[in-house]
Amino acid sequence: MAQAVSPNNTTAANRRRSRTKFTEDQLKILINAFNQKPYPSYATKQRLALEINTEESRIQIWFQNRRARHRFQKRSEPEEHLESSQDEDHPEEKIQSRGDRRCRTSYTSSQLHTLIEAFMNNPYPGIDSRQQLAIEIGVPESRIQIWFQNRRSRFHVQRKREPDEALEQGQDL
DNA sequence: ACCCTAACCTAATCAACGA
DNA sequence: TCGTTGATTAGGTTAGGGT
Repeated sequence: MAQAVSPNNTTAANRRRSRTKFTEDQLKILINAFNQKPYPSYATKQRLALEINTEESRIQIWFQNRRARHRFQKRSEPEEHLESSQDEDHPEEKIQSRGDRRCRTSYTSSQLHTLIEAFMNNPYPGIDSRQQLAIEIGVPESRIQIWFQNRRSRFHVQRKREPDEALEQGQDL
């Protein structure tokens, strides 16, 4: 209900990214990697992206969807042992992978200004708008998407706390 | 029409960084 | 140390492409 920007328009600004079609070879590599480690580190995702020649953000989405599918299947099949299945890795690896996330992006005040301005104009930018912003401020498009997600979530939270004055809070820091 | 799944969403949470 | 906020997750929805 909330995510629909404008019901009946196919504006370029709101269009979503075109659907990726993985080849069988790419899928084989992805599935193999998933079976080994369903929560790959950032370094692994980067390596996979390079290996199958796609963007790292696509890898990340693929793993997210794949995990969701697996959880859903497990609900249908509550049988099986869910204790010691594929968790034979050593604790050191776990620690390493836990800390290995993408390093935090720090935005300059001018980049933030551009983002906030765009957000006030349209909090649900499509792929074209996001890519344009990415070029404009020199940040990967995937980071732009994450920024908008976080911004929207926190905006919603804020409205719950202060339903009255939350609307005029959109200034920069 | 129906199915599969990439793309996208919110909400909660983890965690890096600066004051 | 603590608040802000980028990154990741679970879990759900939307929509594209194949049957």
